[in-house]
Amino acid sequence: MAKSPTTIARRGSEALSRLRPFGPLGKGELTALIAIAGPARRVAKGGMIRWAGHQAEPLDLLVRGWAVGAISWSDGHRQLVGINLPGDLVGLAGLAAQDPVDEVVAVSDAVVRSIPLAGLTRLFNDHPRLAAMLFLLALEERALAIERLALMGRAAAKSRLAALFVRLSERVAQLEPAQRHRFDLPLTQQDLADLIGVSTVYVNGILQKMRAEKMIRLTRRELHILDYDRLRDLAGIRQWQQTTPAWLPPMRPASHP
Amino acid sequence: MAKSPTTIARRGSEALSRLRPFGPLGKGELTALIAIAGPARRVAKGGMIRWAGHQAEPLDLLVRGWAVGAISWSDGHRQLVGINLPGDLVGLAGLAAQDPVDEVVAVSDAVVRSIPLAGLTRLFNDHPRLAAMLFLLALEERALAIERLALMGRAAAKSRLAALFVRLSERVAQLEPAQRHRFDLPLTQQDLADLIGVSTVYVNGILQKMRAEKMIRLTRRELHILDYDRLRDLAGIRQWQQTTPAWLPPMRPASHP
DNA sequence: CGTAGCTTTGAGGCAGTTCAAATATGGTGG
DNA sequence: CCACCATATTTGAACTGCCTCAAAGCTACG
Repeated sequence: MAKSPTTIARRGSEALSRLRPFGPLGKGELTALIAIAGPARRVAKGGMIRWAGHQAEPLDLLVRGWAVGAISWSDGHRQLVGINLPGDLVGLAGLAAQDPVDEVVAVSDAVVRSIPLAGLTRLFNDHPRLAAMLFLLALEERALAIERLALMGRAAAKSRLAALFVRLSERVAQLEPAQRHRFDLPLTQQDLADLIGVSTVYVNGILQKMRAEKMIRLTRRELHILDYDRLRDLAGIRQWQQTTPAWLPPMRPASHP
Repeated sequence: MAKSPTTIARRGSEALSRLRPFGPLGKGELTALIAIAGPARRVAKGGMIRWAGHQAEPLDLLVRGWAVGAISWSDGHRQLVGINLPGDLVGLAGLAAQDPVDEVVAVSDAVVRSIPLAGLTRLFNDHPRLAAMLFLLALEERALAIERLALMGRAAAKSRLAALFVRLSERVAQLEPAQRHRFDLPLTQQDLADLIGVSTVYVNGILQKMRAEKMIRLTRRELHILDYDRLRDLAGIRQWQQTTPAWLPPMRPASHP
């Protein structure tokens, strides 16, 4: 399968899906971003992208496929702490803490490109605007984690599942606006259960009810959101509003060849 | 009460308690950090530092006192999503998302200094090393939130409370190493309950058991950790290992007067 | 020294669990 | 294209951690 030019262009845009919403990127910045990432690496479905103890490469950019961040418990349980789609940086936790808190597993066939730390140094030195965007990205991830935390503590399992679907739908729409209400969901009920912190058996019951209430349709790994507003009300969350901050440093002309 | 020179020096160091562990700060950087913060503002115990909708000043540095980040539910419940001690930046969530996810309430008399956004722009432009440290700070907060999330989903309430005490103890030790196992805890049982996502009644029961098992002593807002190792085992977490990353940009000489 | 906010205790109830087993589904080799 | 196997989904039933409601001691502060 030869890659058409449009495919390549789209794939490039996928890799920037998390940064772009914060503001436009200059030509020098785009060049710098492309230069920073290492060669592509394939990871098969079910394969590990990052281990809990070991860290081969310090940071990875997910280029294609879906992955989940997991924290494994000693009693065999695990909690999934996040879902990664193309454009997400994987392994961020390892930058700030000695042993990375979570491991990352591909839930579909995936492609990642590693990002060497020297690249980060250069980026902070030469591209303050990109640096600020990375900072914002980290803050956004923190805010999303905090939202999940609050849901976990205070909301019923059904609401948590609804919130998961809503946020996922928004994230998918960043990549493919047309797929806002209908998209492939490469997650098993076990995965969903581990994401919202309940048992598989219980998740199944919730899904049955949601189907019976005509909120969603979920068959063969395809999620169809039938009543988006009702789902969001059930979740008790608002649309995620990303800012385009006014304080970002201005673009710089390309400094290094 | 006149402030002695040592008091002032110590207070300055408190304000940097979150940044310093990532690496040494140059003179120019210290100057820039001091210059960036606005005048001090007092907030009485119980007072709001940040509101959920409204945002007077975009960012605050907590200089003295404790605060908690809260997400209020429509049914009157609330989930506390974090504890802030001197040196913490308050209102980070508002930078990345339109309406800040959480509100922040002082749980003791507190002092904050606001940080104007223009200061952030200058910081990212002129001090890449500080910028990288801010990025790391955001990542560390994200990792801690993720850890709480995992505990919330998979650990029993007793473990969650133990984990809370352990992480608090580590944070307090950053400010006052001597107080690692014994410190003032200006939180009510209601606060503790909202932090770990259970009812007040249940938290009370857990505390009773912990006292009976001689793990802790908690009277009149003073926490005394009697058996640190057992508490950490119960929590099922390891000591928090902060990195001193190798990739930080080098210090720069002071650029602006 | 009164009063508002905290802490403690008891009893009944429900959301979500575990265990177990039947039924789909999808991928693989022949 | 089919048979087979592993993996995912679905269903039932007994059990428990944590909740709500309610009321009685505390503590601190004006």
